[in-house]
Amino acid sequence: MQLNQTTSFGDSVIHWYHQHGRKTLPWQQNKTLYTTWLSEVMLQQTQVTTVIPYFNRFVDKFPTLADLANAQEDEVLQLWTGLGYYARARNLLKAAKIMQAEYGEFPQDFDQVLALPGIGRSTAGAILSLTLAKPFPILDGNVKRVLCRYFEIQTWSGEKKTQDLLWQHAEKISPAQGIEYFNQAMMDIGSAVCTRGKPKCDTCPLEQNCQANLKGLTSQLPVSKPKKEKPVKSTIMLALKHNNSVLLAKRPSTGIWGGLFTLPESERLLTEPEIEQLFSVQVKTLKKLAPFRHTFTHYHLDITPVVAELSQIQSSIRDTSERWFELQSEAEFGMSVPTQKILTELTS
DNA sequence: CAGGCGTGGCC
DNA sequence: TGGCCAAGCCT
Repeated sequence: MQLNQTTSFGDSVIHWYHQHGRKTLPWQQNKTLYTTWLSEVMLQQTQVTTVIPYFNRFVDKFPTLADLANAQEDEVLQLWTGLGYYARARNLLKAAKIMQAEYGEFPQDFDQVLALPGIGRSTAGAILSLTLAKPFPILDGNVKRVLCRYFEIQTWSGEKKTQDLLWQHAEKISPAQGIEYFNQAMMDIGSAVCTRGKPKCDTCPLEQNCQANLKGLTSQLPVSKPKKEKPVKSTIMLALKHNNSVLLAKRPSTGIWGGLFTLPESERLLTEPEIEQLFSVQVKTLKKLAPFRHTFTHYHLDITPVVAELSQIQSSIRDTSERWFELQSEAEFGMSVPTQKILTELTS
């Protein structure tokens, strides 16, 4: 696309948006502050195609802020199961309750939005700019990639000084008019044109003045994150099975899988007597299933599932965090993906 | 403030 | 196919 040199950054980008930008995503229909907020939180570190079904199910169950504010945490985590970064779901509910109690509606003031749990500067800017056309910049992964190339930024965007520099650029390029198109366009360009590998510079509205493009540096920018060795951890996941039910326990709200239900874990294989004593049960059979690896952002977890068929259970549960879950029934709470995977294996 | 926090798509 | 990384935020 050829644009003459005098066309401003903002005008080029907004013009591109009207020709090529995304306009039919689920959260772009009947926009409210609530639905934009929900989509923005779901989209944090998560791809659009992954989010779409989760967003639709969520809005279906909780159509308004008031509906969400009155929900139970387990209901919210159920709808979040598989999406990851579960603090987002817990914060979403927290924020909804705060908004209902403090404001009675979704606030429109930037600092009030920013103060809500789970909403940082970029998400606050996205909510208010995309929904109400308020002139706040955004800085998500797509915009960062575009800016790092356009301004030839040679340092990793995870460093604070680089982050600060990127925000300065984001503020500077923000147009006075049409911010709602501009911000959406910057994300669309980052996602569809200024891609990580093989960017389509010949169709980019910023081609003429992009430093990386002019200098042939697109393959080297943005500077990639310094790689670190992922440690390998291992765990045993124990499926105590009795009458087609398994024992699950709700995890504390801090740490991995916070607030989700998972199978009990142990560091090493337990013997039958150990299991019987620990859980006040009688073990009929003990069987090890095929181990598998679950990989997180920051480590690998090698999981060995062990199934203990029980003939008897003395006390049903040890504390309020535990519950028996009937296989093949629909959970009304959140569950970790490895737990789901093992339960599926028990069923088949 | 660098590291913790999930999962699946992509090549 | 294993590593990279995605519409970041919190502590």
